[in-house]
Amino acid sequence: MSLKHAILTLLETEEGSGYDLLKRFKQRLGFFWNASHQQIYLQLKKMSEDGLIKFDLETQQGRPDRKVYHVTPAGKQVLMDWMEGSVKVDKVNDALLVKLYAGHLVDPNTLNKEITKHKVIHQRMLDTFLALEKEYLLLQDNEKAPFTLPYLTLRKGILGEQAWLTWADEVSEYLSAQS
Amino acid sequence: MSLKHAILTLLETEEGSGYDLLKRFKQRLGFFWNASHQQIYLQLKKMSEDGLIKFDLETQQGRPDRKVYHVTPAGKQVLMDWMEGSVKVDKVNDALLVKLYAGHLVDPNTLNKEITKHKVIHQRMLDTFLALEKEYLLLQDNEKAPFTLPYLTLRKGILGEQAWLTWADEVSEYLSAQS
DNA sequence: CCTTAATATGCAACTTATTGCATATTATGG
DNA sequence: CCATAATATGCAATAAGTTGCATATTAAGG
Repeated sequence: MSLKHAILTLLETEEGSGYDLLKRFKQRLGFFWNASHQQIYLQLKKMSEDGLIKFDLETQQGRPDRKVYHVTPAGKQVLMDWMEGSVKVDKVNDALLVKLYAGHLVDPNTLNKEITKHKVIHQRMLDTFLALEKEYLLLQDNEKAPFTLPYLTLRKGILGEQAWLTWADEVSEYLSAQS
Repeated sequence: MSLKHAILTLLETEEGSGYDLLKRFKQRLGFFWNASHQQIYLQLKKMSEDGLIKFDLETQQGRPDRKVYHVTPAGKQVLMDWMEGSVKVDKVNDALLVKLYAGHLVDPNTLNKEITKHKVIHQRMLDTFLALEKEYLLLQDNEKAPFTLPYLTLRKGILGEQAWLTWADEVSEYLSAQS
């Protein structure tokens, strides 16, 4: 289970509320770790009960109070143990490939439309990643250092999406020839 | 949920027992859809209760009886509906990237060892895929047709793993320069 | 003026997946 | 002779993720 660890890495860098984390997931980690707000709030509650994190209440008028969480020494230890250990290779479950595998059941056009729909989404993600890469590359060399590791995760996104799109073109080409 | 649909595609092509399916998942679909035997047996039970599949008992001596499942018309309909509809883009949850993102917490060597461990596994998968591709490419053109769709799923594996390994080399290069 | 998005947190029900246990035989390798 | 893998199925407990609902205010856009 790594949602716990993803949250710990985010809070270790900077304390924050559930809502803050949700935004950070969307803007940053979201490229390689996704979590809904329900998941995040529940996880924060559990981790708080387990003593991995603590919160201070920030009262606000007109809006719900913010619970600002920070990592406890016990939490830091859990994070470090995880960092020093090794994670499993993620198991692959790709519904689109199951569909393609069974593609003989429908006409090539139906399949091609589905692939095209996914292509649009992957292309959009690639564009986002490339824009972020551009920002990073424009930095002065001495400014780059703190962002290198996030940049390397971005590279994963870029290379992964490019490979995806290359593959999808192969598939589309085949399917177009069929119909 | 697509375990259901993965099972339907497998049974639609050829009837079989839970154990047969387990093997087919390992040998074929396993490259893009993974399921444990517990998951499979439970799912078969549910689908059977829902009338999507039916089984005939094959009694055997010395070994447990085999329940040989086949798809019912209702099951075929569910499969077809799924084929005609569209699946969501799979959400990404990559623990290794979370770790890399938080890599500043440990020394580059620790990180590099972890990456190397994963590299070995991905290289092995790529080798498997390339061997299978070779088999396909050696077929006569007129023999290829029935295997084209599975071949395209294989291509996904190949392009994906190659991109993964290219990325990992970038990461290793950076980490080596650090230590 | 009205709708939508953003802010901020949470519970409950349900579905899915994981881990551990349980059983029983045959074939193969060391 | 002994351990391991393969054959064949399953339950129970726990963990994790999804979907739907609920509340309450402010700011911005049309």
